[in-house]
Amino acid sequence: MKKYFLNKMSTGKRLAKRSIIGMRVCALAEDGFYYPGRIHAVKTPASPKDNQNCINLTPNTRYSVRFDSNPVFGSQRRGIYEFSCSELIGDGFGSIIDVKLKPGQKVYITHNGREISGVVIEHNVQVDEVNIQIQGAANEANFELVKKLEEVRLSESRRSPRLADQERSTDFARLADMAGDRRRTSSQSIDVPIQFTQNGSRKRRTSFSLDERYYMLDSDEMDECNAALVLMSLSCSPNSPRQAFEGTLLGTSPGDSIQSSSGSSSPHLSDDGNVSSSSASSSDKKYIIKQNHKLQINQHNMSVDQARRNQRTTSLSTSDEGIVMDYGEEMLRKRRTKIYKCTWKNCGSTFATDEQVKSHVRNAHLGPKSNDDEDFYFTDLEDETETFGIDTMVSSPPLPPTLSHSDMARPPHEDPEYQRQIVGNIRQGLLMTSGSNNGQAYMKTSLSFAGINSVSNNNAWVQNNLGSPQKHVKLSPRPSTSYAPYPSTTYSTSNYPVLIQQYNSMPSSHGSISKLSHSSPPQLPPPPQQNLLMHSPLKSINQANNSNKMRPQIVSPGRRTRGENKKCRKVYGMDNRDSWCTQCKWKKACSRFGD
DNA sequence: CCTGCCGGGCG
DNA sequence: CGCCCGGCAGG
Repeated sequence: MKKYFLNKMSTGKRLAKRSIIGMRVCALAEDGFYYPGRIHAVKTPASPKDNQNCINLTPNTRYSVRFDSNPVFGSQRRGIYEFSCSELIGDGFGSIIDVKLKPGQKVYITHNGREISGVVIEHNVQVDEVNIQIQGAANEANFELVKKLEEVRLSESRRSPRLADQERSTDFARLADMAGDRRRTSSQSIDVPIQFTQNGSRKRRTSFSLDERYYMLDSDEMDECNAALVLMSLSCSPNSPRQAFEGTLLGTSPGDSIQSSSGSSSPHLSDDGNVSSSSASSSDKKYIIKQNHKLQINQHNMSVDQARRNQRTTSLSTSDEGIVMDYGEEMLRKRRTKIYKCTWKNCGSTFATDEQVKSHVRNAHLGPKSNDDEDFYFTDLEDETETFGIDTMVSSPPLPPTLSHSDMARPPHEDPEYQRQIVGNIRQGLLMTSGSNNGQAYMKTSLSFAGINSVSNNNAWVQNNLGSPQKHVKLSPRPSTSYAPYPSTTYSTSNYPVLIQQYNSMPSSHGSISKLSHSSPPQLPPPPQQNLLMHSPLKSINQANNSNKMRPQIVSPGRRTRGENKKCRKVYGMDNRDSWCTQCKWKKACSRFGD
């Protein structure tokens, strides 16, 4: 259940209806305290006129909640109780911000990086601060903390607070970094970017609310339900009862912008191509969510891939890198089988392929005349491999054992095989898309081909501006992936230079990627600029090849920002060139008045 | 335009 | 290496 379908997002079409069953929420018991539990069932009175949204949720919808504990709820059935959405606190429902906590309410907060529970002593509504009594450790006294209401949780975060904290200080960019790092342990990877992992300032700043969402998405509580809810909240009609949630979910606060700080601060690589440097429209947000999800998938793929090959001595270090990896591990245990389940009300038929389910939806529910997209009426259970980039990675046959040694023999940038691999991936991308456009193939590329991908499977659309698709279709039919025997063949194929150039013009120069993306297919948010290969050994090739048109447009981290200080030239003037620092004399970056 | 400086060439 | 310079990019 991992497909939070956003594929229609950009079209503005409505979303798939998705179950919210299983969501964690808190509900007010009759004793006046909130108790955590999960949504166990949803009951919506069948009154079509109320059903103005796609998700079959109306103001009258009742949510059965199964509580973790067994609070006293009057005469109702033990353990499961019904609430309306307004009575629930949780993602997509009410926010804790809206509630007044009674003294005695059990709450959870993060204190010194750990999650601790406490009991509300007083909730000062004026300043929205909560005095919380904390039970001291064994030999310590109890103490009291004052927390802002928004820092208070009504249920345990099921993750280690350390991770929670990490993630809160994280952003997608960083996530990409992490992924990138791991990616490097892959046998398909390149030693890319020192930069990739350095320089915090380069990270895209995320706002609080973005983090919130991110947190939510990454949480191991995140399931399809939550995701769906988020998504629904992002796109449901204004008439939807959900609109009440939009404030919390969409984060209408001014700080909500997802937009990257773009430009000077080097919007981040996030090699997955998902950082938009433009303003954050809601579609950007959706997109980011999607990317985030995909990141997870990709992590998963990495893990699977690696596990399958089981060839690297390099540790995957998946165990302690946060939710993403948790997810990956979890997924590792699963095998990838997909079942397509019809989500039409009261249907629930399952199918082995999406064609089947689509056909079922169309025939059994929608009818041939309907304009509705079948996509909205089914979900796939278990993992799903998306289409492009990931698949190409994961579905590659296992590497022969030799490669694992051989590709360690040289750094990837020196490794012709690696280069070829890139070529292959590019070619693959081209082959898959070529002919779809007039003379200009758009390549939806998983940046995995650069080994930098990590988050890969980004939906970065990279325009291949090197000519007609046919040109690429003609490429050698050689297997494109990395399992070609190592000492690689020669590069006598005439395509090679072309492709390399192409590659070089792509992800490595974020400038070009962004430039190109302006003319890329409209539905996708522009991919982020990528700082990826700035320190990569490929840089020189890159720049050599790109020295003219392909020059990055954004200040590359590899290139200093223009110094604002006085330089020798200014200070001493042309006449006293002798006094200049050598660097200045050489037209290099001034060493004397360096910035 | 001017200026900083990167990449690269030459010895 | 030291040195020089073409040329890009940003102002």
